[in-house]
Amino acid sequence: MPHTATVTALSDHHARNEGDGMQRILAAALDLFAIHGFDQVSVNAIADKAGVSKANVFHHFKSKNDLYLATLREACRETRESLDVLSGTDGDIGERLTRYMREHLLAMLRNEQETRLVLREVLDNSPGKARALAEDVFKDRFEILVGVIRECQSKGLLRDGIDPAFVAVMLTGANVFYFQSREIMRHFPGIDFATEPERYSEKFMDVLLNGIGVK
Amino acid sequence: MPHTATVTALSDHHARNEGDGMQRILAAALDLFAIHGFDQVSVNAIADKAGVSKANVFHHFKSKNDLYLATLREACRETRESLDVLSGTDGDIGERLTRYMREHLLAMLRNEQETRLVLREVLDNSPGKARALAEDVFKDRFEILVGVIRECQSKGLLRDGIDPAFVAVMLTGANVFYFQSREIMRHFPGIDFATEPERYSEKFMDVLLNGIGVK
DNA sequence: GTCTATATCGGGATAGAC
DNA sequence: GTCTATCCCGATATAGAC
Repeated sequence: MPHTATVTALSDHHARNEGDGMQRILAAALDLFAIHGFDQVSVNAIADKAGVSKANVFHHFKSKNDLYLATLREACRETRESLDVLSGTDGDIGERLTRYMREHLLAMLRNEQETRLVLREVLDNSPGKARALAEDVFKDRFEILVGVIRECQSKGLLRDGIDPAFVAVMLTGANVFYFQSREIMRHFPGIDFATEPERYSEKFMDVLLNGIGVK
Repeated sequence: MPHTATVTALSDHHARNEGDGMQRILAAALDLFAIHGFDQVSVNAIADKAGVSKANVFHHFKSKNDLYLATLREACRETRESLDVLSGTDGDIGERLTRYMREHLLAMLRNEQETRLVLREVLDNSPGKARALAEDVFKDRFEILVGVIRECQSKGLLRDGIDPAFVAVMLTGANVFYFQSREIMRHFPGIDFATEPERYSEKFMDVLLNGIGVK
């Protein structure tokens, strides 16, 4: 629904859809690969969705694998850009951490397909394709996060004996798991945040900062 | 390495490997499906690993999909059994929660293939195969966990305003994420728990109970 | 129950016209 | 750059002997 929806005849020179063929192919491939995974998507399906012939796909990309890599690279680039915004924030207390968590989660949800693609590559332990690419994005985010936490710690905002790397993993995991399981959680009883990421973030930060034990 | 390793000629009647053909096929299918996913595994590969012919596989199971479902059912059954042990525990304080978390994580790691198979089915949002099966296992675990947390709360061990369902999600997510990402984390700097789940559990429970903020 | 063919279909990829 | 037609191969599944 997203990409192909905004066709809107632009009185462009050689007409048809938005962008040239290659762009449309990349967009179609992103959607399909992200949702169904590499080997459940046929080049035929991509060509159909992009509105071109199968042979044309092979004209732009020398193989299906090549197309996949291009798609992944693009997804990584966009994901990285959404990262830059976060490192610039500056505020008091764990408020900075709170904002980081909320924005990270919202960014994942906003770029759903890209996130799905990258996560698939990172978490499926297949040695294949280009884990290295996706892993870099993951690592980048992790290291930024560790930096933020370290800074909070150096300001004396964190309890002694807290391991910044562990907290970073915990935060990343909380958001990744929300992203992966929000659909299932909608079927579960007593959950009021499956469709409201901000509420999830809020509850998480409360527990993270204060713990669940009695004071 | 696990299943087929313990061959050990048992002087059985019609010789060959352990169990009848069907059991061997199921075991082989579990390993392959869990590691590579449904559509990257050919029936040929399963037959080879099980030491039977391809046609024989189709004799026992009417289709590849049927075999997959049988494999999944088996994995769900075993996973559920490892659950029973946990609901019986009884101790003071959040110690029960601590034990639950540690045992749950260790159980996942012990039954790696089964866990991988079930998780794949639950978290890949594909409508396909038999999500319902795997989702049930997930839901069971979730509800037991909520029960444990509620009990802790009723004993006054939890701070007011804590949402048990949220905490249950948080705990589940922490263990699932560890399971998924422990391999990647080994490549990351400053992480000392990637190969030591108990340490992970320990750190997690510390943060969960006490928070990271200064007292 | 187990095997050796074999049928059939869909996938990726190429050739060559326009 | 884009198409139609085709090649080739591996995958699921079946037939029928033992």
